[in-house]
Order: sequence, then C-alpha cells, then structure tokens
Amino acid sequence: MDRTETKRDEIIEKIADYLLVHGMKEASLRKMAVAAGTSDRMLLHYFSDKNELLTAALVLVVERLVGLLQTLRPGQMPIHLLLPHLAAAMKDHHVRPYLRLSLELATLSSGGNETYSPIARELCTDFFQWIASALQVDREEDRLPLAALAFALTEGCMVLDALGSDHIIAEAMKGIERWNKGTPTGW
Amino acid sequence: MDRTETKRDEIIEKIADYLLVHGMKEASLRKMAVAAGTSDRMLLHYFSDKNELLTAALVLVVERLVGLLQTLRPGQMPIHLLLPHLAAAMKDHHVRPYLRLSLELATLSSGGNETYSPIARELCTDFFQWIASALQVDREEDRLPLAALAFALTEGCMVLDALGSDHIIAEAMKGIERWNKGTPTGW
DNA sequence: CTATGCATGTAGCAGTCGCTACATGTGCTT
DNA sequence: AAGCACATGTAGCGACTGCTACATGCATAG
Repeated sequence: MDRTETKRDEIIEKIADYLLVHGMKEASLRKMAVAAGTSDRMLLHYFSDKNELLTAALVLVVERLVGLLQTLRPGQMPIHLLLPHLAAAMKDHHVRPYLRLSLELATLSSGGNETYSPIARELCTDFFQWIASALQVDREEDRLPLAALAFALTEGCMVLDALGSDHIIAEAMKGIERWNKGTPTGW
Repeated sequence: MDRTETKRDEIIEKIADYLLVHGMKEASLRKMAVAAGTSDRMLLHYFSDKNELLTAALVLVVERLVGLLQTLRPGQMPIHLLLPHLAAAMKDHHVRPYLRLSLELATLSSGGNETYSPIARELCTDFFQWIASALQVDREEDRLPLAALAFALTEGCMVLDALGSDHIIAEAMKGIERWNKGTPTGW
C-alpha cells in the first residue's frame, strides 16, 4: 500500500480514538494533531480540509461500532428482558462512547449542521439493526416496530443519563415491568 | 423597580428568545448583543460575565416552559394514547424549541460541561411532572414509573427527530400499538 | 551526483471568542 | 450651574479557530 495511504490510515485510527473520548466539541485541528502525534499542518497535508478528516474518522467509528456490536451479539430475548439489557449496555464503557458521540452528532444535526448527519444516521441505524436482531418476537412483523420502540427508549435513557437523571431512568425501568404485567383494563 | 433591573429583565427576555431559536452553539456575546439590541459591552455591564447572563436567560426559559405546559395541559389519558400525543407535541413549534434546547444542554452536560446541567435537569423534570400529571393510571403507584417511561420514549424520539430518522419514529409508534395489544404469551 | 517530488517545520493571516481599559456622554442631585 | 454616578462607545488584548505561503528537509530516480 502507498506510504501516504498508510499514514492516512494511521491518522484516521488515532482521530477516531480521539473523537470517541473527547467528542466533536474538542475536535480542533491543533488538538487532533497532538492526539495523532503530528501537526495541524500535516493533517491538512493528508486531508483536503477538516471536514474530510472528520468524515473519514467518523466512518471508521461506524465500522468499529459494527464490529463491536457483532462481538456483543446477545442471544435473542423478548423485549421486556432486552430493555434492561440495553439500559445496562448504555453504561458499558465500550458502548457508551459511541452513544455519547451519536448524541453529540444528533445535536449538531438538530442545530442545522447537516455535514455529519448522514453518518450520525448510520450510527443509529446500526444500533437499530442490532437491537432488531437481538429481539425475540412471536410474529416476525412485530420485529421492526418493537425494535424501534426499544431503540427510542434507549436513546431517551441516554439523554437522561447525560443529564445525570438516573432516578428517572430507574423509574422508567420500573415502568417497563408495569407495562409487562400490563393490566389491559386500565389502559 | 430599579431602572437597571428593568433593563436587565428586558435583556434576559430577548436572550431567552434568542436561545430558543438559535441554541447555545450560536450564543456568543456579540451575536446575543445584536439580538438584544445592544452591545457586548453592555451585556457585560448588566451581567458580571457570559455565564451569569446565560444562566439568567435559561432560568427564564424554564419558567416559560412551565407556563406553556400549563396552557397545554391535556385531559388525563392512558399511556397508550398519551404517547402518540407526546410524539405529536414534539413536532409542535411551540414545544419543539424547548426540547431542542434541552437536548443541546444534555449534550453539553454529557461532554463534561456542568455549568448548565442543573438547569437542564430542571427543564426535564418539568416535562416529566407534566407528563405524570397528564397520565391516567389505575393504581397511583404506577404514575411515576409510567411517566418516566413515556418521558424517556419522548426524549428518544426527539433524538431520532434531530437525526431526521422519522421512519424509525413511525415504527416505534407502531411498536406502541403492538405493545398495547400485548400478547403476553410471546413476551 | 544531481534533480525532482514528497514530508515537514515555521510563521502568519483573518476571523471569532470572552473580556477589559479608557474615554465620553447623559441625566439627576444639590 | 457644578459635580457625580451611571450608561455607552471605541478600541483592543490574548487566546483560539481553520487554513495557507514559504522554506527546508530528505529520499529516491535518473
């Protein structure tokens, strides 16, 4: 492989590391250069601009997530068991950085920055597919709706977690139990 | 009231407007000064620093949200009806800015900035209480857990909305129907 | 050995940021 | 009318941002 290509890839790896730890907010060229063991000057030598660098690094982040989720693939389980499993995964220090980063990217999107929203969507789609594949359902037609439900709930818990509102998360988990014991009369 | 106090309050009102439209990312002293019809110089005359200004404005945002939610208080309804109601509220152009801002504040918190996390928590607590009060339950002990569940789900939908993943939101809504028709055998 | 091309360092530009020093104006009190 | 406190304008500092111009290295091909 081209020496230039190799160097590029090394840089991308280190920037991906950096982004997962420090997030987009800390991603200035100078800081990333230090993290990659080079200079801002060199980052712009290997990449045409900051945008291209970040895009390449975020694509790698997505690839890493896919790999990580494959190693974590749990046996299929019904949704009322899967949800607490997901809430726990949110705290897992392997998974958490990806969720934190996707939250940050979602916020950027929400703020009008459309640069990275395709990548952010892909991050989320991967999570979604993973949940869908881990879901045990009676009728196959229920898989996607219930997976979407579980995913939305997980994202919500992530926001609450970011706020440090752990007590609301705990209440929500109790809510799942109530829901599972579902008293159809009341609803 | 003190003239200074009056001027301060005027500024706070306009900054709150600005934050709800443009978010924290666009909240530089110079930009906010233009929005408030004054100069950055004057903002720092009425407030000791940017932090104090933003805190005051965000407190007002919280107060406004409380008022807004009171006017929107729907009749109590069971959770399977409330959830689509909440998903719709998320798109409402009165409510949406508050959700967007709380998402941004949550992301800031998640990134280590603890300056505004108390205010962000309060924003969320207010939403949570509002949902709890709008919930119709058989057993009073189910109110908080189910409200927390509904709230987490709403926050999750907000993230998906920020990403433009409307199709996943739609799936999640279908998932709620499935859940409501709950086939206990499968779960 | 020389020449060409890539790698890298140094320095700096133009912009934004939060914040401040200094001066001027303006209106109220005595 | 004089003086004083507050209001406001102008200008700028030092730090950071993305990015670039210019020069020097070094290595490999002819």
